[in-house]
Amino acid sequence: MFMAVTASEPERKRRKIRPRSERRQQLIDATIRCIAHYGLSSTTMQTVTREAGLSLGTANLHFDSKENLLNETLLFVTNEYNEGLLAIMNSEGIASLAGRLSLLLDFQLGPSVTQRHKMAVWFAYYGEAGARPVYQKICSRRDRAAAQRFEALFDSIIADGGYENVDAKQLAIGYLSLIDGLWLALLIGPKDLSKAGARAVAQAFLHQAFPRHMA
Amino acid sequence: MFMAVTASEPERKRRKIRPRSERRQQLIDATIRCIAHYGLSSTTMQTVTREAGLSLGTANLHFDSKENLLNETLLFVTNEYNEGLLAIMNSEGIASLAGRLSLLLDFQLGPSVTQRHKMAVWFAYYGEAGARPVYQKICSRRDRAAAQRFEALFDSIIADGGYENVDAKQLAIGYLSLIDGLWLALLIGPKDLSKAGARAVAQAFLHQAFPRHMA
Amino acid sequence: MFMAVTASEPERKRRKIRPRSERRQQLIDATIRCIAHYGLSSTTMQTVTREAGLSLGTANLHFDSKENLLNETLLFVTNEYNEGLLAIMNSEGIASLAGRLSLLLDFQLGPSVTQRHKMAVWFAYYGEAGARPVYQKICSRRDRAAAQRFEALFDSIIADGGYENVDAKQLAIGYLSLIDGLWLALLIGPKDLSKAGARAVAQAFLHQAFPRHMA
Amino acid sequence: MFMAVTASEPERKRRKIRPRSERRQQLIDATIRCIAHYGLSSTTMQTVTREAGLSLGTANLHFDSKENLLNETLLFVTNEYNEGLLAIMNSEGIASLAGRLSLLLDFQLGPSVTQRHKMAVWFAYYGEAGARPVYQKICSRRDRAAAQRFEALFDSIIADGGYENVDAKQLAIGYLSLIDGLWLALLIGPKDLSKAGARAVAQAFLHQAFPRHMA
DNA sequence: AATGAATGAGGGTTCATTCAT
DNA sequence: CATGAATGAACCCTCATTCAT
Repeated sequence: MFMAVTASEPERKRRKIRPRSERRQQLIDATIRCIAHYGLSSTTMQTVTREAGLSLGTANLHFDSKENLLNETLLFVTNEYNEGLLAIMNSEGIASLAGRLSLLLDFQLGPSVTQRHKMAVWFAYYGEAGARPVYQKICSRRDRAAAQRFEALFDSIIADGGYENVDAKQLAIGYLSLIDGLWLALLIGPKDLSKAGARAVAQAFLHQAFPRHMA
Repeated sequence: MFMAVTASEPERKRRKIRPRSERRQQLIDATIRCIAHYGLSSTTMQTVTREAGLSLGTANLHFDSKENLLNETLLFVTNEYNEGLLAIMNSEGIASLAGRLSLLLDFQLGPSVTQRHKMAVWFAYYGEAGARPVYQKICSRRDRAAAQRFEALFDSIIADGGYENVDAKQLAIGYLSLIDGLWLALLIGPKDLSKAGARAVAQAFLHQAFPRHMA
Repeated sequence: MFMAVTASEPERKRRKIRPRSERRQQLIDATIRCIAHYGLSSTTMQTVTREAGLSLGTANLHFDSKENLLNETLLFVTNEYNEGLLAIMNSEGIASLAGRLSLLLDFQLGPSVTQRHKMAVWFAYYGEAGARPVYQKICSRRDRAAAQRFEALFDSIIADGGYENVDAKQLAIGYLSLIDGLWLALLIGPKDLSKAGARAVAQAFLHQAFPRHMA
Repeated sequence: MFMAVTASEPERKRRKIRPRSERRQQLIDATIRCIAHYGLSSTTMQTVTREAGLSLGTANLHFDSKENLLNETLLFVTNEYNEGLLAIMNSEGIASLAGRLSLLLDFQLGPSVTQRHKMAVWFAYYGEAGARPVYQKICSRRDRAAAQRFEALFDSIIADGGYENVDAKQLAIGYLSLIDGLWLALLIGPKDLSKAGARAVAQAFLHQAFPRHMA
């Protein structure tokens, strides 16, 4: 006779069969934690699968190779970030231009994005990007997308605020670079810069550019 | 025309003996090139020594371990950068405040520092810094030193220019983060940002802060 | 007559999966053969795994390190010997005191224990024991255990035979040292001493001490 | 002007030139200390030459290879022991048979021979002898020589004392094996057996055989 | 679908030996 | 004679991958 229950079992080390997408996410999450904890170079299939509570073979079953798993992990992190940005960018009906600017800053330097976890993963991939075209492509695509969106937003703000002598494109590059640099500062020297401090710096940057849209 | 024959000898591996410091530098240089080319995780003792034109054992003879070689390489790059900054910072007798500000920007975004080589190495180590305390310590020490020097310089400029409502410390953090972010942009998306473009962004940042000291 | 052809297949490395304990024993046995054949210092993981018909990684999979494999091998040999002694010591119901004495001698200088194999392993570890505390500890523990057991046995024999002026402890040390020395002689100069000769020497020693219990 | 003094110089790291034989002995002594301290398998040319206070190349200059150095070291230790035995054996004019017997025992279990140093070296070589014919040959030659001398001595004692039913050859083998075993006990389990205890055991052995020649 | 024992290429490191100095 | 920097084969070990279960 078979049992119906699954969870309350006395932990019988049984081979649970779960949908493909769930397993994939489970492994990607574990990969992120491993990269943050051990670094990219010390993240092994062993480490990842143990962290995920799965067996070694399962990772290869779902991702074919370590390379693929790492690529997918980067893509996931990238998409998550992009979608976060996009959601705010597209909230025209809900928030004003100034409101959206503020929300974006809150998002980019907020608790979710600035978890050590997340930032560590970014820079782990950046560090290898110089040598791995795949990473470079994914990262630069993300950067370009963000730059274009911010440029468009800044254009709207410039038009809205009647700012003069402001180059939206240059500003977008500057702002996004600043954000990257602040992430790095938060990651490398957390004692020298608080999250609030980082936020203040970015806010000051935007205030300089758009005094009537950013406090 | 053919050469004299001595060279066509059976190519017998000449064993040159060179001073310790020279060999060390040779290996550090090779390490930098390898990290830039293959990435930190694919930089092996094999790769490095071949790049340096030396044998495998030689690297361990002079650095004892790969770990040590990598640490020393990071230290070298760090020191080189710091000394470059310091040289300009200390040129009070030669250059005005505005002149020094300009020189620093030229240095930080100039051809020497922004070689792909160099930037790739920075970010390679940053990427592993989250997992390796040694890297983190070296990097954060460098960052802190730079921040303090810039803060002091900005203080002088503020006093000199009578700027008001400017926080030198915050500005230093912002400026250095911006530089880091621009390096990253140059490294990851070189097609989206020229060196001149990066320079313009940083210049605009400083101009906003100190209009009378930066064009 | 030729065989059926299945065997002449392109010899594709079959990967058999066996229980952990079996693999461990397989590797320990191979280690013993290697030490006997090549010496401890020339026994490499390569050698051992090839001898065992396994791949290199397998040894580390089951023993983590060479050091551990060597320790476990010593422990195995030690335990095997101890258990052999103990089995005879504890056969009170079956054999008389004199009978047990004889059986012990037969065991210690019998064909199983005096295989070149086994003796070579003993002395290989003894040779390194001076420099490796782990070996020394295991060996001295075994020696002490044996000495205590023999002392107790000799006490019984002394009581049984009414022997006077005999120090059981001293005799135990002497007897066991003699056995060690005979093993060494068998190992180093097998041409100068036959197994029967060694047996005669030990028998003479016991006869001197306990004439009424040993022929 | 050259100086005449050599020793009182301020340690000027100079290349002292010494006679060949002296250098050889210096290296052999260092080898013995290293084997005793680090074990045979961890004794490297590096270790030995540093211990000897010489440079790496010098060892190869005088011994051509490590193998040769080790062989010569074994030969030296062997000869030293043999000469010690021989000196006593040949002292017929000076000491009586009983006296010589006592002197031999004193020598074999005396402070010089039973230095941990010395014993460790013996067993280090014994341990590898099973796999290295050269060691085996040297060791077994020494053993055979000792056995023959003791047999001859015992013959004289038997004749002198009128002992009956004593097999000189068997006794020699037994005695020498006992000595080997006692060395091993002293080396491996020094806490379980004092030098005095070992001496007592050997003395008891000889007393049993030759009561009128050994107390 | 899931497991993990088994594999072996490739990593870092050691060390006997060579040879320019 | 003497030195020690340089070499590279061979060591131990890790780890992505495979595949019998």
